[in-house]
Amino acid sequence: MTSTRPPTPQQPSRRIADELRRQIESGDLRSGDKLPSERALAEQYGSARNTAREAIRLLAEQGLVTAKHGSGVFVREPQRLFRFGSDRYSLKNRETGLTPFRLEAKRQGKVARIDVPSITREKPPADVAERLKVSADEESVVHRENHYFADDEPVQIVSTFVRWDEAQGTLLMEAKTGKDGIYGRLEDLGHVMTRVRDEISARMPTPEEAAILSLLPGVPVLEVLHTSLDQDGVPFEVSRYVHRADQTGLLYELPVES
Amino acid sequence: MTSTRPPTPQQPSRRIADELRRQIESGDLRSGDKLPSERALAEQYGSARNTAREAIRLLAEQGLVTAKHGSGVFVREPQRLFRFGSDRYSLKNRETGLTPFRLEAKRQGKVARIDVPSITREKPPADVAERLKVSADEESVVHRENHYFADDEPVQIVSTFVRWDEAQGTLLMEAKTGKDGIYGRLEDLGHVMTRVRDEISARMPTPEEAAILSLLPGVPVLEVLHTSLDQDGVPFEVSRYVHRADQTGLLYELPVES
DNA sequence: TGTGCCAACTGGCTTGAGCCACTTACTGGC
DNA sequence: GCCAGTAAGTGGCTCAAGCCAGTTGGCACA
Repeated sequence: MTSTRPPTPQQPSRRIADELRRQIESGDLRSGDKLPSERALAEQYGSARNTAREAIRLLAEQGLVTAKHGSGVFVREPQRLFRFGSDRYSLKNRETGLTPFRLEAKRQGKVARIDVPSITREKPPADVAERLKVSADEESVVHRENHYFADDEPVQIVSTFVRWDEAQGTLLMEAKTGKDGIYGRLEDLGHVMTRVRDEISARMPTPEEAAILSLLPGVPVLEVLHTSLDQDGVPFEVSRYVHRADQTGLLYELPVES
Repeated sequence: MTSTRPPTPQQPSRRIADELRRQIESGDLRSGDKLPSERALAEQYGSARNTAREAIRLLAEQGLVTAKHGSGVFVREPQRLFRFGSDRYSLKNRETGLTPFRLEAKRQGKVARIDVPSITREKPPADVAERLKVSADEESVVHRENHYFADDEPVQIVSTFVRWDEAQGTLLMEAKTGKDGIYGRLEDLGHVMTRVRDEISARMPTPEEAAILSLLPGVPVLEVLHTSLDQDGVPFEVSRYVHRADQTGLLYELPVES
């Protein structure tokens, strides 16, 4: 069982990064501790400041440290995850009168805020059109954009799509959608959420997403493309969730189908 | 509705990156196309080679381009996702005699290979111990490490943990676990998989993971901490899946619980 | 016709220098 | 005692230059 363990990397930047990583993992450097300055590291390892800087970039990319301009580079606190359970779709949660996000926030003792930057009639993206079974060439959907905050920290961006022909003239076109949110209104239209399909992927954020979510460099996003199916198996709502991955996790608990 | 759109970034590296990104998104540069060389970009934009290089790094971090040493920088092909459905746990798949991974690979017309680098008795990590309800201070588990390949491309790393007191002396300690894999053997021990709990997160890979999965810079990993519960609600197996996010997605389809 | 070599090009990485913006702590004046 | 101003320290970013390593294609030679 020979494990591949390169003894000492030949590249100075890797060597510095590895040494710092070792100190972090061994506990010599603890969460919140300040690393030596770039200039100090460079001198200590006999290399240029740019090389020490590159080493820190490698660690930041890995999410181990975070730099604060003018102040220093610090070992990142392991983030507590804001967890979204599969039961967020559960009907019994309706009794609380809270939307899934507000419920989850309350569970974790945080204050939820939801911004609605835009509600517009649009041509749907191809993947949404396919799942909602509408035309991608017409303005066949209403796109509701939402930004979610917990304790004023941005947590997720959600784009919700419903059919224009159904949403037209209803509260689905308004920022305030009334009791039980959009799912309440969709139920009024005869769609009872019966099954859900969540397609999950991870990637690096676009610059826009990084800005909205205040993402530090090296933090990926979790993307969930969610489809709601009604009692007849008809898809009636598709949402794209973009979560910051350093603070968010997903939890799915489900029965094994025989 | 004033959208925050900085017209032209002040930093040269961002400016070059944004211009290239625009060309990629507009289709001027297509998948597989070669970008101008670092030296050419530098001259074209009147900046230093390092600055052009930084611009390319920004794009690579975002997963838009990939550099080939000695050859050039190319627009990355959008990867087709190797999708793992929640039905991978379904009992009916047993009839095929294939393990979930082999089944998924076959579905996508790929050849599956599974390496088993190690099977060892160990102290479990804290999160595994908590979910398997065993002591984290003793060598209470057997750790099976697996590397999965599809068409010889590394796809995922899996660490499976089962109780040592159950695995001792069984095929669970061997590379070849017999019919239906480890779930077959665990069923022999009286554990019928009845519910599963998948905890999903995303992060940047460790250097080891990047090496095993041949990950390009800027590609995150999807981590799934999976717990199998038997007919009595007893957790009998915990696995940590590490997927490369550029080629892997997860699919969960589930009924909404009333 | 083939083949092996080599030059030119590519990205990978480092150096050492400089300027800027932000943070912090100290210090002097009120 | 307070507060404004300042100097020193920090990371952010760029420049210009150089050497190395991998790739490619053409050219000379067999």
